[in-house]
Amino acid sequence: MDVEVEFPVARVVVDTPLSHLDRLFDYAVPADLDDQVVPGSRVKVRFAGRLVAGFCVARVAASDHEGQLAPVAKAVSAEPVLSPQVFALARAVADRYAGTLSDILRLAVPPRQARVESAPVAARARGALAPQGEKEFSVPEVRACEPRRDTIASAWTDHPDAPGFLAALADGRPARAVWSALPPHDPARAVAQAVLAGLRAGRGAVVCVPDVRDVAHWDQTFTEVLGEGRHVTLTGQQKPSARYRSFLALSRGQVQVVLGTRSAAFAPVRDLGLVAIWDDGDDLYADPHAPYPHAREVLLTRAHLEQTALLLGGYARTAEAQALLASGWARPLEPDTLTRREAWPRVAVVDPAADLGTPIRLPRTVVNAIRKADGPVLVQVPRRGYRPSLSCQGCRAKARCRACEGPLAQGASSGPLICRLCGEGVPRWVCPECGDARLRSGVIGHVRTAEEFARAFPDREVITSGGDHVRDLVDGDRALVLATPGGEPRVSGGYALVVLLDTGLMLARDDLRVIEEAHRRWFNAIASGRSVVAVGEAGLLQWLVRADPAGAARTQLAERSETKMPPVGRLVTVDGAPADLAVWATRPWTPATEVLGPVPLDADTERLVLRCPRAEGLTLARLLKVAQGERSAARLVPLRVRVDPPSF
DNA sequence: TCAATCCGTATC
DNA sequence: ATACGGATTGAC
Repeated sequence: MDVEVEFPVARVVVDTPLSHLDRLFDYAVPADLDDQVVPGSRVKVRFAGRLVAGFCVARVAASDHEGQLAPVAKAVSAEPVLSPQVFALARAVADRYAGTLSDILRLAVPPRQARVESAPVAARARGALAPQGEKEFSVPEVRACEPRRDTIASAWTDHPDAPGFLAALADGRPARAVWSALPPHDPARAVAQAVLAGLRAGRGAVVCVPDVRDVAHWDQTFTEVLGEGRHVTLTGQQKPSARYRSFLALSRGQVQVVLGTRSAAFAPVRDLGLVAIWDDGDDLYADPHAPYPHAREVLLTRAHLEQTALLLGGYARTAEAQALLASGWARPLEPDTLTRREAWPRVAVVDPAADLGTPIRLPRTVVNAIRKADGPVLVQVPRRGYRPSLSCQGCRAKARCRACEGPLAQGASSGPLICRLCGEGVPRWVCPECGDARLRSGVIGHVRTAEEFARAFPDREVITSGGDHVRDLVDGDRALVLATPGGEPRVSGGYALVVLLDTGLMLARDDLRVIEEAHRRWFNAIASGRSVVAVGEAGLLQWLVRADPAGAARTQLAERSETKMPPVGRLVTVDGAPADLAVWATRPWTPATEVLGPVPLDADTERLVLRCPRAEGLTLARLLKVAQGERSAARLVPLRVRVDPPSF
């Protein structure tokens, strides 16, 4: 007979992609696995006849299940990798996005590395940097952290409400702020100081930045402000062992601060006191895998569930951030008007039509400004490549690939034509409409622009950064950098001049967020400059000229309010076969849900759009989940559902 | 009347 | 996916 165990039932999340099986299942814990199958541990269970992975989320005395319980087949490890907080967060995020818990847990809990789990404590805390068997590093006691007075609050001097916010963090109060960062202060330092304020009260922090370049830079600043070994980094590009090492250091409470990309939003920080996100408009925050959760939404959910403070900051402001202020859920952390206008560089607007130069894309004002610039110059070019868009010289029809109808582009000077969709090379192009073989450029990319600038400024060192070749850092006063948005290299001391080229082109796409995104790219670029010339229409650049990212966000939110678009309304896109969408188009959703479409996407896919008031968003997500569940139960593939897609 | 097979459904 | 239960079918 079995030895009696106190809580003989394990509640298990089973790793299955099937929507209708997204709930807990009870298993009997055999006596010999009693001390291994702890809440949060990984298990293997027999599920529908096969051995599948799962997490034990609780041990209970009895099960509601009528029938016989199957035993837990295997305890993978006794390491409690799924904390109750992260479990609750994953559940809430899955529910918001009409996705499954399993899909979220794949993001939240990195794959196990048995060797890392059993590694000695000292090596573990220092990460892969510590060579085995060499110098031993001690793990600093976070609670005994000494304040570093030299750095306290210095990065926050421009923000009158910052002392109150930092005081709240030090008291462990859940203050929530939307922060308008000002150049030239390093935002990493400001965030690190906020983290330090909470850390001294024993509270941990999650800090998300858009990409690994940012992580690398912020990492240094965090080490300066917090001290050695007080934080770990977590990114999707780390080796599995490095990632798991950081994860375990947090989960075991050896380190309480994590700095990372979107994958850090779920990190198991102990006694979480602050979640922070920088530049939340960056599309890298949207996870590309179903159910496509956005790191900002994950962190907002987390701040709510765990009652933590929130710091949402950037040079620009998203409509989502503005909505948090409008509802009163968060408070602004903003400089006064005078400070703001003095801190941002002055922006001179050049109308390209009224100020023609040679070549045509180089207005005289820009030429003169670059000649006068005393130091490195950054030129932001909206499109990457050489000639990213081509059309027929004879009839102006867009040049398209013969195989797939994709747009043709030229990758380099006198290089071949390449289809941007299928990558197929086109040796000799002839217009199918009029037979003309001559091509004209619709749009000029950053590489071609660099050629033009190199001719115009022979005394400058012309550097390109963008696409696959992003330069992290440049130096030298003669540097003239042609960069695409987001690919701007850092330069010590900042740029003497920032030129925003073809600003109208940034608004040429047809998308919900074009204006917001354009402002984000512009404000991010000019934040590193001492003076700015923007080529474009004055009316569209007014918020830039006024140095008022908040004003731009208010306008955007007002517009979303009128059109009932996110974040004011909730928008869902459903992609799938026409027959499947026809069924969903007539399903009863929430009372106020509008059904739009379906519209064709490509040969055999259509898109259905559902829109409802924000208040009904969770209910709509639940109904979508039920609909997906019916499909998975009928052994049909799920339809692609995106709740509040970042671009629409 | 009973076993072999089919189909639908739950998966602890 | 697979395993199980209930229904259906076919042979004696």
